[in-house]
Amino acid sequence: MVLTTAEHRAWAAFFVANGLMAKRIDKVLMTAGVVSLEVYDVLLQLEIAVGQRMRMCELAEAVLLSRSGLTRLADRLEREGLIERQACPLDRRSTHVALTPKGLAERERAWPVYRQVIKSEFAGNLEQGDAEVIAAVFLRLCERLGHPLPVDESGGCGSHDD
Amino acid sequence: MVLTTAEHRAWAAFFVANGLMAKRIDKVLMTAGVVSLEVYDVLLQLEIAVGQRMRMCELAEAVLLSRSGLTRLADRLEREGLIERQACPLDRRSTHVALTPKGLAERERAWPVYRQVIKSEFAGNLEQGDAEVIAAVFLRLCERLGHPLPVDESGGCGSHDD
DNA sequence: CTGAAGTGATTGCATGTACAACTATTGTAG
DNA sequence: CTACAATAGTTGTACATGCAATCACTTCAG
Repeated sequence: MVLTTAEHRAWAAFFVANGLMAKRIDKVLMTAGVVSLEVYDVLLQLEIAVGQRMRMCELAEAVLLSRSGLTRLADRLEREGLIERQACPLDRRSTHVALTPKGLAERERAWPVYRQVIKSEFAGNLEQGDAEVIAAVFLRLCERLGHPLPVDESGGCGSHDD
Repeated sequence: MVLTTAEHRAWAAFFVANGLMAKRIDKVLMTAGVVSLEVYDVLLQLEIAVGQRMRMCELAEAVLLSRSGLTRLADRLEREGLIERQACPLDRRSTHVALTPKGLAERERAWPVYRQVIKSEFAGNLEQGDAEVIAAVFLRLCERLGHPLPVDESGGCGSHDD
């Protein structure tokens, strides 16, 4: 027996809960007319990046997208004026991506909506003390999976202004 | 302030951890030549269903897919001989889906691989006692989100033979 | 019984994503 | 310096998925 019952249940509930949350969040963001969860993540990563810009491959890894996936997403976002591609002087293979003022504004416009859903669907359904435990466990898990999240300010997927 | 820091971190880490896990599991299952995570879930739901069959709309809800999404997935699985559509005598609008022996065999073939990944990437990175807490919290969360998981035997997404 | 509303499933269309192949550039061994 | 490997990004292609529209059937009001 490789997996205990608790481990198995933990995984199953974890997996389903995330699916439920993601679908609800997407629906609410769409209805509110703000950027999607994936786009939000991209904009936030750029915002908290040193120098407000990242290379394409760094960004792709940060938001868990393939390089080709990010190329297409960046195309859309650039067309909408939310981000900007810039030449990278040190390595001409590389492309820098930077947030535009409009991109920043869109992220800030989306945040109250996003925050409200996290509160009402996720945090509001936790019991006293659960949030601290969940945060500790999953921050550790992310780290051990080779994808550490910044612990100060916002995590990798939220926002820094509460 | 709508969201505490702990709540925000909990959400961010939860979200990223799931993304990391899903990608790794998909990769391993693909490499091992067994069914994908989504297909596994479908086969398992059919296996644990009363009478070994479900209506399309029930199955769609169980595996968090839209009805059209499930129609296409069922097309593929039926073409591969893993499931079987059957007429529903009581309601001729409805279609029953049943697991075939081949479908059952494929699920059983995939389970050791799937189990191994859950153990090594997820459960193996938890500390003593974490699994019980995670299971309790997320089973409760799923329930409050209107998608209760069966607590005896396998959860909604694992398997019942360890 | 009849017509209207509701439900289950499918299909057309649009979108989003990954993999593999490709181009351009950089790094490295000789 | 040259050739070859490695890296960053993009593009062709295939596929999976959701929404809206549609068809078939059921349910319900009258």
